Amino acid sequence: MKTTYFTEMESPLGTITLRGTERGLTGIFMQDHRHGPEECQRRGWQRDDRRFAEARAQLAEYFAGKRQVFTVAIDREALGGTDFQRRVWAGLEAIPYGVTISYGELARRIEQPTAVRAVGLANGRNPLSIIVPCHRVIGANGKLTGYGGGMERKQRLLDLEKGDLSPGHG
Amino acid sequence: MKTTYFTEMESPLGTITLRGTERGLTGIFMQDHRHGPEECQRRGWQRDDRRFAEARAQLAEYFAGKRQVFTVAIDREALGGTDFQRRVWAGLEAIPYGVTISYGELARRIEQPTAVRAVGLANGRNPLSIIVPCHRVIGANGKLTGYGGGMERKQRLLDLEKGDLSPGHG
DNA sequence: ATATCCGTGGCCGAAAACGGCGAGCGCGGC
DNA sequence: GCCGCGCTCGCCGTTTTCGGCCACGGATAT
Repeated sequence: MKTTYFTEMESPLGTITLRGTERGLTGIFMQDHRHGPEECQRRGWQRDDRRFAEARAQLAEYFAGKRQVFTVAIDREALGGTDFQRRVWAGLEAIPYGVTISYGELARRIEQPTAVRAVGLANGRNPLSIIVPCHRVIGANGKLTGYGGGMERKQRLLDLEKGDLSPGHG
Repeated sequence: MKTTYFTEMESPLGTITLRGTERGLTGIFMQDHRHGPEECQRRGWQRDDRRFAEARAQLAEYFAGKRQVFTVAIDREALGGTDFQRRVWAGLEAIPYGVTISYGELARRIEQPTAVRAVGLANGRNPLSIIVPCHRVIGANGKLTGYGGGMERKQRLLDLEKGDLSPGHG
């Protein structure tokens, strides 16, 4: 059985939990993250702050507005997910920094134009918040419509990527 | 993806399909085998008669009444099956040539004495007919009760192992 | 604009169906 | 009495079905 490591870090969005294996990152979860791992599931994980130094640094840069692309190692095998979900997540990674698209557009990009709601679901299962930018997908009408980490956080991330670094949430 | 090979051979029981990988045998199916691979599933398999020379030879000897134990290579990993099923199949391999036991007895041997019907099911999923002798399990009352390849074939196999080589099915 | 209504598609958990059984019982035939 | 037979019922892992859930979007109605 491959060991699962984790650490925690502070951010403008509150405490964030990082999860990974020896091969790389496998999860980024906010406090009260909707589909995040429950406290109880964390049993068996092994705390190891040093292992996440690079990830932590890159996220800090991101929050400071000084990083648009992540290069930290990811253990993609350990990400799991169904075929469909993985295709959706791949679609997410193709959305550039600061850009938003709609759920319908994402559905079209993975060539299942009618699977719009399913795309929404899969989006919510994305384990690698921020790095796999599920926050860049919004409703066709421009509303945010939902986020595993909470809507305010989604708004904050989008503001950040628009160059708005104000710490307030207004 | 590991390649799947197959071939066909004639036998007193009709045409038999052999399936395998580079590591060994993974399936033996009769015509109209109940849980055998459908014709359509066979797509992607690659015909290779030579690869099965040894299996074919040993089966021929068996049908001639001249072989009681098989030594041909088996790719056990590729056999699949749930934990339960694999335990049942392991139980099957422990039944000697020419001997029959009941489903209940088999259930007891794998230490789940009440899982009798489940044992019956698992028995039917055995992919390696003949070599893994699922035909040696019969009802507690002595009736054959069922066989993936058809009851007559089960009877023929049992007759063969009793030393009765008559080709007729009476 | 805003609200309501559906069609949609994948996923997940629950529930039911499904057997390659077997023990227990009642019944009729001898 | 003593079978043998048929029926019922409990058994249990697997498979299938089903219903709900939802981070949508377009159409229609206020």
